[in-house]
Amino acid sequence: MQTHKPRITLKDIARNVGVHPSTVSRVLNPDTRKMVTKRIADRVIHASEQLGYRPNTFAQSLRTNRSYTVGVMVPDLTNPAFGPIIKGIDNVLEQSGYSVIVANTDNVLEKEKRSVDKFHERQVDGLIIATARRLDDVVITCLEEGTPFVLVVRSTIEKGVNSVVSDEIVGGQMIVSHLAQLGHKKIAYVAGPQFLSTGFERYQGYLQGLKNAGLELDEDLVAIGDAFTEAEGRQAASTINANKKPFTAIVAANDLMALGCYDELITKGLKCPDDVSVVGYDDMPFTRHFNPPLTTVHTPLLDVGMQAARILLERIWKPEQPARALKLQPHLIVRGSTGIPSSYSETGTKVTN
Amino acid sequence: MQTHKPRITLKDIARNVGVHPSTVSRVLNPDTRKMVTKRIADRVIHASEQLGYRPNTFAQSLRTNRSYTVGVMVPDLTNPAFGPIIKGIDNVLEQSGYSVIVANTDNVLEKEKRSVDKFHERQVDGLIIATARRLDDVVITCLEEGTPFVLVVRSTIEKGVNSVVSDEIVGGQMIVSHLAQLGHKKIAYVAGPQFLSTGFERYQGYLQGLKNAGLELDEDLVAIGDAFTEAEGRQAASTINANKKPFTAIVAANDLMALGCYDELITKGLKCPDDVSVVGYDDMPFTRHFNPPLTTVHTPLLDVGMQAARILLERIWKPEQPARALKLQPHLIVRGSTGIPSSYSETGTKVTN
DNA sequence: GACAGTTGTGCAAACGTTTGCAGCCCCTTC
DNA sequence: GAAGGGGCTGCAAACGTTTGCACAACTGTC
Repeated sequence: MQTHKPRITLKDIARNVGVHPSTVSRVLNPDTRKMVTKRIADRVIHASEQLGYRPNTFAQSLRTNRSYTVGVMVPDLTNPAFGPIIKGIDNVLEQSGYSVIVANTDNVLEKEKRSVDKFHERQVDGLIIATARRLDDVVITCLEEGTPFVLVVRSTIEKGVNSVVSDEIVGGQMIVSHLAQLGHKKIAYVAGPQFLSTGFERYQGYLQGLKNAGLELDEDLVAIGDAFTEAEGRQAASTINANKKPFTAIVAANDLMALGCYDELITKGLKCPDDVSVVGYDDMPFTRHFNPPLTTVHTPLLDVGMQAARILLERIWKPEQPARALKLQPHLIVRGSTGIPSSYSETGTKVTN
Repeated sequence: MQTHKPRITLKDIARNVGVHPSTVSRVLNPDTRKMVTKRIADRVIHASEQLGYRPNTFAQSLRTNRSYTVGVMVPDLTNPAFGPIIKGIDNVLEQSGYSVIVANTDNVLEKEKRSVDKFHERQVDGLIIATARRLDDVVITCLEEGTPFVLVVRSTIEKGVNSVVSDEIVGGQMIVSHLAQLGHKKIAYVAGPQFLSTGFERYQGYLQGLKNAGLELDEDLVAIGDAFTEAEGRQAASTINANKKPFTAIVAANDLMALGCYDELITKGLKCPDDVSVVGYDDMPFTRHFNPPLTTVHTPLLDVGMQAARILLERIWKPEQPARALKLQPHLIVRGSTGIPSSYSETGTKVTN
């Protein structure tokens, strides 16, 4: 910020009060304030307020090697799931005097590396990463460098990294269990990218859920999307449809993909949930307003952000602590997109009643 | 970022190559590279890559008074409208080597001031502000300080400030015109906070639109919400309902408030658009998936962010340029929430057909 | 071959803090 | 009253850059 008025420095205050700059520094730093006489301290404080002193963070950081900033990497700010997460992060960090620098990586590796480089350059005190792949170079380098960091929403196969995620496997199981209870037997799955823990684990949850319910997997009812997007969801649903196997429900790997399924169903003239039930994952904002309101697994996104920030602060303050992998319990939110199975014939054509 | 390996400095490179640190500095800075012999420059570059040199941004900023960061203030990260904006900002700024620091202010004045203080302290090179009130202390102080900044999405009564907004008045008119064309005569308005330019101008657009269509204002059909939220939208709609005046359409000041209207209609047993049409504003992500799909005015949010960032860069580079107030043209997106008016009787009770 | 001009490099100060160390003063204690 | 100790404050170096200035070494010109 280009100050037109000349910047006030410690030296100015010192001159004003008639002490040495270092004394002023000690007063203004809470940790060292007790070193100086109350009488002088008061005068310093008064003068500093009077003059409108603002510490020069560069000089501070240069000297102390701490920037009081943390970097946050997200894959796509357009995805409404990340707003709450960042908000949660910002909330707790700003209370401790940290600022958050965000970087949007568009899911492209190149950008991720560039961003983490940039962060490194800016000497952020820590990182919160929402872009991790199941095996991820960025994570590995951070581990090697000894940078404090915590993964959110996604985890890696590496052990000993801090993370806060929801229990995706349990979530996946809950969904299938819900559908099975309604009477569904042919449950399709629109999977997310398997190189992401969310994609992978939710799918594992689905598989486990089938097993629990005594249903068996039909691979023709599974399609894998390349990204957690509407378009990919739609594409995957279309692929499944093309297999001409009957099904009465689709579970999608996240809410966005579920929306893609909605679209696909509409173009095929199928109604949800009358003809086929759909369920999503994440419970991003406004899912209850969708048509129909989406049954989904709720992930407490704001919480994820806040917890991640707290863990990060712990690690910044005492780096030697063992890593914490926090798993938040998801819970199913049943809304209008799931119902009892349709009277779908074995041939895949709708039975008119 | 806590580097375990000792940090490489200019001095290290200099020693390695056998030149003076200042020479290294000149080589590594594009603006001064031409000052040094190609032969030496090459060796320096090679060594710097070899050693994995990273400039210390604090030292740089301390010396040059430029931080290559900009601050972005948003009222609520949970609102999906801001994701695209920030993404747009980040996209263009990171290409010029700038990092963005975000702050979420929850619409509370106290936090806004704290944030801008923080930004000032961190000496951001510029500010992008999405929290401005129509008359706004923060904006005024920024003007006084000479901080380059640009307003997005909201403007103030001050002249001579950079801003990029959509033409709210035109947008408001477009909505009313659309409804009037469908045959609506009793058009209610759920207004946003009037201390925000968006709230105010959209309402002005509505008024103008009525005039254009030869309709007259019925104040019982207008209610003002205290915030751009679902809850406030619902509350306002309920207030209007309580006035027992017939109406066949509600225009809401933004999409969130429109969703609140949806809720209110449902609890009153009214169907949209059969009984009453609803229109929003912003076209935030996924509005087309709402039930019914929301007719709304599209604001090119990503563009807003990108343009704002560009203007900010211009101002940072040449601060003396006159301010630019960019108005993007909105356009109406007609979806399922508007239709021909219902056969609402004059008494406000529905006529059965 | 001397001179002016140009080009390339080194020198050192400065940016604003923080912090180990030294020293002063005053107080206690014997 | 002298020795010792503790509490405050000043001093100066250091963090890693950038940059105006000085100066050395060339280049070209007459």
